[in-house]
Amino acid sequence: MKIGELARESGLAPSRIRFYEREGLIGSIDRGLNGYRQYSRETRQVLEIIVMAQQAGFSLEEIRNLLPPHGKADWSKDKLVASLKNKVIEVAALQRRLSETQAGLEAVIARIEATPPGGDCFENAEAVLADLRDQSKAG
Amino acid sequence: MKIGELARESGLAPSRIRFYEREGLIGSIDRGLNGYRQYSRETRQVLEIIVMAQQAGFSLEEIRNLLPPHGKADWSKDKLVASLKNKVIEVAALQRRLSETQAGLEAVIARIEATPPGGDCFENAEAVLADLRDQSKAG
DNA sequence: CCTAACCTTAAAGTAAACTTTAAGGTCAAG
DNA sequence: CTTGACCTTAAAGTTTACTTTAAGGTTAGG
Repeated sequence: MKIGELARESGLAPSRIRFYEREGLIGSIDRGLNGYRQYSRETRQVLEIIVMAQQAGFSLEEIRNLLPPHGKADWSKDKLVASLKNKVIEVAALQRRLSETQAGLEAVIARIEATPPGGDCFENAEAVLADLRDQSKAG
Repeated sequence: MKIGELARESGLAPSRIRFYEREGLIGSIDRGLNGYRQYSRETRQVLEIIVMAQQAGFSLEEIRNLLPPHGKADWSKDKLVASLKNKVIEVAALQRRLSETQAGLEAVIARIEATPPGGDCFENAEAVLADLRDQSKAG
């Protein structure tokens, strides 16, 4: 499989695949007599894992450390799982913060909708937000 | 509150806060007679939302479009509530995105942990990735 | 008054992750 | 045997998201 075909199948530009090779994310693979890269099916899966990891917030450097040493079938399973679990913990922490933000916003909306007309609603909102911040520190 | 204090409280560098102002993510705020920026408590909230959204994978451009228009002078109560409600919707979008990320990560972890020591990691990875692709298309 | 720690600006620099360009070699079809 | 779609490389360019630098003004403490 030449680079163009791999590019079409994976949805990545050939330049990007060559870039990943230069960066050591995928190994330097076999070349034909003409010097063309010849890819195996495995490479496509590696590319998909790279993209997935990127979408999960991993940098290329992190991904490089997480992928198996090139040519070896044995992938450091423990290392990979540990990294992924770490990421899950980070994402969960983010989720909690977002839930707090959302609860806060909904409380603010309720308070503002309950205020009588005529007041300075912006200062009101500021005060409500300040209260919420203090509350969340206390809670 | 001067920029240094806001920087310490938010954990962002002053240069980064000025950068966000230049980029229109936070409004140009009041200045003292000396020309120093004077921030209100609300700005810190906005900065936290920016950072959270970034961590969820939004670009600054996307974040700029999801934040309410700044310039508090013409914020009526209705507009304020509408903005806040809009923000709740966007936070929910962040939540969904995080949930997808987390589900993806957990699926991958489960699959990897279920692989027998000598098994072919790539065949398993392919199935997991196929599942994830279908999920993201459906979602 | 002096010093250090703030603040201001515009402009230049940086790092990550690619893409584009330039200059060329290879290959299948007509 | 030429045309066009591939492939190769090195190097330069791009975008995003900042930080650093340069050159200066302000403010609090000894």
